[in-house]
Amino acid sequence: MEIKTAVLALGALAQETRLTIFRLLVEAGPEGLAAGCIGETLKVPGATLSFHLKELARTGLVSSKQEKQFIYYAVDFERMADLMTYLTQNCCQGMPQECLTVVETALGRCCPPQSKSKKPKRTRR
Amino acid sequence: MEIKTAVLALGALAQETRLTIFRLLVEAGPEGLAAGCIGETLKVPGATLSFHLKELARTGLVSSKQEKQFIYYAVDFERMADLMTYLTQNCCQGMPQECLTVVETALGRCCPPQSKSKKPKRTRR
DNA sequence: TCCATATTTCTAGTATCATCGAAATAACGG
DNA sequence: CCGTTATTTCGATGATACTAGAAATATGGA
Repeated sequence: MEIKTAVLALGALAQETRLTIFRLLVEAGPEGLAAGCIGETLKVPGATLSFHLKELARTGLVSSKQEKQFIYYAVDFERMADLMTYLTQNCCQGMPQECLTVVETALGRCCPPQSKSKKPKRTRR
Repeated sequence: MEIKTAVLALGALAQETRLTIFRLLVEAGPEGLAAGCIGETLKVPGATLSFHLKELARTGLVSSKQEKQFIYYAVDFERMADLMTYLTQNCCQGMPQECLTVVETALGRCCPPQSKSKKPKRTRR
């Protein structure tokens, strides 16, 4: 990943409204959410929402897909992983023991402990 | 982690010079680097460097410690893990299978494959 | 004490960003 | 085709951020 790409992506997240949108989309998963749904949930005026969605999409961190009259926005989890990788790359001279093994720590907290059911039911879309 | 904290941290990283500094510090590990050393490596004017270091430190993502006439800056890896956690929390309705298990992906790429030597030698400080 | 070195604060010019009302565009259902 | 709903673009305003020279401060060594 190039540094300009990373800066762009981080900049997209470095804003309260956008970060809120992003987290909502992270929760929503690969299916994403329609713009209107996001605006309704977060109570953000249309124009403002559109501005931020465009900003998120511009970075590639979030993708958009038209479906009927709605536009669904979803996190691009692959890009997200790229970004995380970029941030931790070569940490501590390549010796995880040196740092707190940042990623491992985050991994342990990624998803709350749960009985792993194999095929979850969908709720949306 | 509170959203304001995350926005602050992400904002600190969302700038080319600062991100470069940050990555340098990530590589350097918990020992960190002296301000002057960073400036020399990156060829950033003192005033500019100071501005950005202060910005990084303000977020808590980077800590500073005076040692003799030098000031050492180092990544706070715990805070960094907190940030990563915040970004991935509750991904895909808590079912990692749904997304690409972002963090796991990143983990696989964190440090390059290597023969794990137990006690690496230090070079700096 | 005094100089050299490390780092920060001051300052000011320029650039970029966030917000949101109003108007424009697009796509559906009838 | 027309009204409705979803979403975007335009435009203006206020706020915040980046840069770097010059001056100030702090620390250590002679």
